Amino acid sequence: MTSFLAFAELCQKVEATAGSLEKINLVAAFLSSLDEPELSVACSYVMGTIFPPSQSLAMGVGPSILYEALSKACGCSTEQIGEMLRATGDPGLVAAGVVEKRRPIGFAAFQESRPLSIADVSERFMAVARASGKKSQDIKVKNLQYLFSLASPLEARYIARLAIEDMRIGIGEGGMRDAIALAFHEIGADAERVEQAYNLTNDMGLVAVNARRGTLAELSIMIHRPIKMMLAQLGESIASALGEIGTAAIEWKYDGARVQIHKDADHVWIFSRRLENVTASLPEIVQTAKEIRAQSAILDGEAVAIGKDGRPMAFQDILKRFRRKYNVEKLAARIPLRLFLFDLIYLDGRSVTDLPLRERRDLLEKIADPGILADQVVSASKEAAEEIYRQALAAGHEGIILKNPASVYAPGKRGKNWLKIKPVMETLDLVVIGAKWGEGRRASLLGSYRLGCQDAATGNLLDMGFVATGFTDESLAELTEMFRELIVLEKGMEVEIKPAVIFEVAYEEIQKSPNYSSGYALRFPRMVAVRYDKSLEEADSLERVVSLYRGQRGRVIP
DNA sequence: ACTGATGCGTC
DNA sequence: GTCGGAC
DNA sequence: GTCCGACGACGCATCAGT
Repeated sequence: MTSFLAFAELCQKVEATAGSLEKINLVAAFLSSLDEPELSVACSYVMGTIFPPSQSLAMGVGPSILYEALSKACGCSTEQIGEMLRATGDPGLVAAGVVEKRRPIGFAAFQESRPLSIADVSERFMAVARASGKKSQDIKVKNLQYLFSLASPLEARYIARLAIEDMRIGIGEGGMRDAIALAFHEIGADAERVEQAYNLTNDMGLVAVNARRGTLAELSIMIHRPIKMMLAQLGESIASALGEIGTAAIEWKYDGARVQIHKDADHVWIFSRRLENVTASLPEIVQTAKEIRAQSAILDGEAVAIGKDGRPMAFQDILKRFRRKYNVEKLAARIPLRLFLFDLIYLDGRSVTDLPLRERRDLLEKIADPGILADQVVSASKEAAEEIYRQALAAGHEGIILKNPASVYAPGKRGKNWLKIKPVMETLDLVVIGAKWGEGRRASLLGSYRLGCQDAATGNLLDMGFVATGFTDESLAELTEMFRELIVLEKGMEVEIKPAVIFEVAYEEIQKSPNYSSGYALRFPRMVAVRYDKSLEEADSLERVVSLYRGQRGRVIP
């Protein structure tokens, strides 16, 4: 029985260690000391996940419920917590600080009991996740409160971070893979095998237990158990991608949502990018999948909303379909999804991931009608690729993907066997009108900036969202100092800023927004330059935003 | 019965 | 999704 | 090249509060 304190001490050491190898050594040594149930839990926890996707459980705890639990456990106000958060930029340190000053209330009687074990914490988290229905938030809060009232400051630090599934100690899937391989290498585990097992199960705890038992090889592809999807890397240009791949399989990059379809006779399951079961939301895809001419199969593709005009609908419309539980058929009629299959993972009892793409494609074409296949052209010609690219964009999609026809299906891998090409979008010059204090690495820095455009009619600035990427650490520090002088108002973690500075912001697409006063927002905004040379009046106007919105992606909106 | 906040998934 | 930083 | 963290908009479900 391992104490939770031991786990917390490990996390502290790992967090304080800079080098990744050293981090992995620490984790590996810890894993070796655990019994089986603890091992399973600890592997997930170190990475900051509480439940593997297959369990279909979620904590349902975010900052709000966490801080409520902390304040109740320790008898401090939410204002105090807000102050600490602004100062530290770290929910974990807030929890530690609050617990340090804890006034024993409520569960004081438990103070006498034994120290928390990993299993204790895991049990409480289970209770938190299971709570649903009326008063469920109270139940979540009470369970967390119980943990905080028994925890030392160090334990509280990691209980808090775990509760919101955000560990930030520098170990992710890659680090844990290496740690498991190192811990159990004598039983035959190596990074390659561990990674493979993880990509097939998506459950690091399960992988670790099997690594220790020496049964990693038993974790294999099975119908009804989703596997990680192969991902595309961003290519520089069509020419460079062709230079990399040579003769490439060229496909449109659809603006939709990824789906992994499992079919077993008449049974169909559909899994999303994060391997959530989304079958119930996508009846027409289920229907389509039933027509696949195979006894059993796992297929990979994209679900795209196609409007009456044959053009893709806004991505926002696709979001209305995913995760929907009610009025599914009604929305399906209004926002019909089409399936474009581009890969085959499993066929009639056998994994085909080891076959080259061109053979998988051949098999796919045998079992699926052309109407549900993504078009594919195999070519080494730059002109041909450029033509397909133009067509994809003109059709309203994102760009193209160039794939190596000789490559295997590598679950979970983002590599140069699949290269995506997207256009460089235009930029907008927008006024910084607010900001938010950051967390973690961005603690005590302004880490996110609210942007506004000019409304020529009224002379007002209308906001259109935030930008938080494209900054170097250095530029962020400078900007924070500069904006500090311009702060007009502070409210929680948000700050209002006197309009004076212009950011040039790149984006993928302009979206209609129900959340911002301009009525528009940017998809994937990133800061590309601070335009010290521009004055407020030279910032872009709403009129320009609207006209860009109407003309984008070959779309003409009347 | 309705609204707003919150969490969590898609990109 | 994007991006920067560390290794 | 790879991994990790610090962040973006949006829409649905759920729950608390009215």
